[in-house]
Amino acid sequence: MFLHDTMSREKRPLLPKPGRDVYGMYCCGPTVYGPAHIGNFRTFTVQDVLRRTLEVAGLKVKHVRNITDVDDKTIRGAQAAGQTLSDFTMTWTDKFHADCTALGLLPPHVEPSAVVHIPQQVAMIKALVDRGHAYVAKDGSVYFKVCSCPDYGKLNHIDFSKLETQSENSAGEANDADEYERESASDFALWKSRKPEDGANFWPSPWGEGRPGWHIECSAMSLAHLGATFDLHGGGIDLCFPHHENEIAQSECATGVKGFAAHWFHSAHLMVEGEKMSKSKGNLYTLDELVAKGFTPMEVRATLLSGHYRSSLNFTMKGVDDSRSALAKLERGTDRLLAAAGFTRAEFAAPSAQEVQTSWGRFAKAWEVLQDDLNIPGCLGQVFTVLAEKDEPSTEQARQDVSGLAKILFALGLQLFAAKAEVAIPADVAELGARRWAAKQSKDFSAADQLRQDLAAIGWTMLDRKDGYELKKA
RNA sequence: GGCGCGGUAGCCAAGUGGUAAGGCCGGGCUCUGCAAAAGCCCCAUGCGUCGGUUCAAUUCCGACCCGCGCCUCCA
Repeated sequence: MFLHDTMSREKRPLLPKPGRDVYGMYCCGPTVYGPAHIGNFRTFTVQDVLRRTLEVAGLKVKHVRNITDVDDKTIRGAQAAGQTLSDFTMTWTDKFHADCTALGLLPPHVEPSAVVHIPQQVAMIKALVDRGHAYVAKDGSVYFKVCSCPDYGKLNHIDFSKLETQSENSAGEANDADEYERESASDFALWKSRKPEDGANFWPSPWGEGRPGWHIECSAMSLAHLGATFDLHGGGIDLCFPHHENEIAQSECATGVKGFAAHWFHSAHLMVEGEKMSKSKGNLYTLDELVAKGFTPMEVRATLLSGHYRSSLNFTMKGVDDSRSALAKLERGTDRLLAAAGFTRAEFAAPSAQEVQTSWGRFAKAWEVLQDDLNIPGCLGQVFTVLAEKDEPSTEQARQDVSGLAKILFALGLQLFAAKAEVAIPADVAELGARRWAAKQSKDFSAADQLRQDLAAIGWTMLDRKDGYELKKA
């Protein structure tokens, strides 16, 4: 498996660190102050495919994705809802998990909570202060001293030694009033001293009561669960700076060990109907909103995977429609292949089949493409190409193909043949359908046509089969 | 200003120094009382523009035009 690495800007192989048999990946998780939107889920879905692909490739993976449950937004949200911070974040954590399940995301092996890891964060900040990489401001806040870290900026290829202050950039008017005690504009908060507006949300520390800064949370949790160095760190591209840059600086300076994450994996953002997602535009779709529009979570997943992870993806309702059609085609092609192999859908879905079978059949190319920088669109193109091949495969060939296809669909997390929600058929519709079928059987076609029109008038269509019919909502 | 990404058919989207995967839509055919469904076939002499390198460029190099992202605790 090869994957583009943000720091080296090269495609590099993914292998566990020498001497280890587990591939450790840390992904920045959600801030649980409301429902996650599809942009968040693009990132998590792409990470899920990476993890699945590595597992199908035979690697043992340890996937860590945190829950950010203490920061400005969660505290404000809890206060607005009149709830304790933990009750509030629990509600949204549960909702996040429900959405993840619906989208077919495998649960991470470890899902650490930032609040639970505050002692580890305090310990890390203390190490930074002791080593001269951080300083305590008058109010008890602690800041990371960027100039003490000579290679700060290496992830983003920015040379900070030449910059006088960060605030000289065009966006640099963001000097928060509560950060005026920083020695340099580039320095960032590790510990924020207790403020009245924090309410009951403060913790003890050697510098007084307060709460951790956002960046230190991920450094402490990755250290706790993956060690001072690990294999891969992922997140949305917006986190590349400053969040990930800060994580590197904090972790490497606190532990004294260079090489925090061996590989950096960033996914591009989502646009919605051609526009950047934003609250003011009202296009921050949640999964629930898309389901309410009649789309299934699997259709949403397929849409989120319809572009390469390093390109921004324009999410449109037409796109989800297209994905629905494509998934249906994928199901039909899979059905044909199963028939050629003499398998049932149930056998295809069984996980044991994936473990036992090792062949890729005609899908070897699709698998190869997927392993080249997680090229999901290219992989799916290959899958469709094979499914469209004209020559009927032999039973043996088809069985090998099924094995390969099952593994690829598992890697992509595309679950086919999900039970369709049964649409209740109203009694009057059922009666019209029965009458039309009877009329057709007795070859009274004019009556049958009239009844078809009657059904259409109330929003239903009737699909004739050989031995019966099907009523569908238009 | 700094760092970075991208412009491929009506829409979406892979890809390659040797002549353009795939999906959607559309058109045709088969099947069909009708209508669908399904299957098959067709659908970019062309890959933002202009130069350059090359036997050969959409693919490499340069310039330009256009769109986008980060530089603000946004995945």
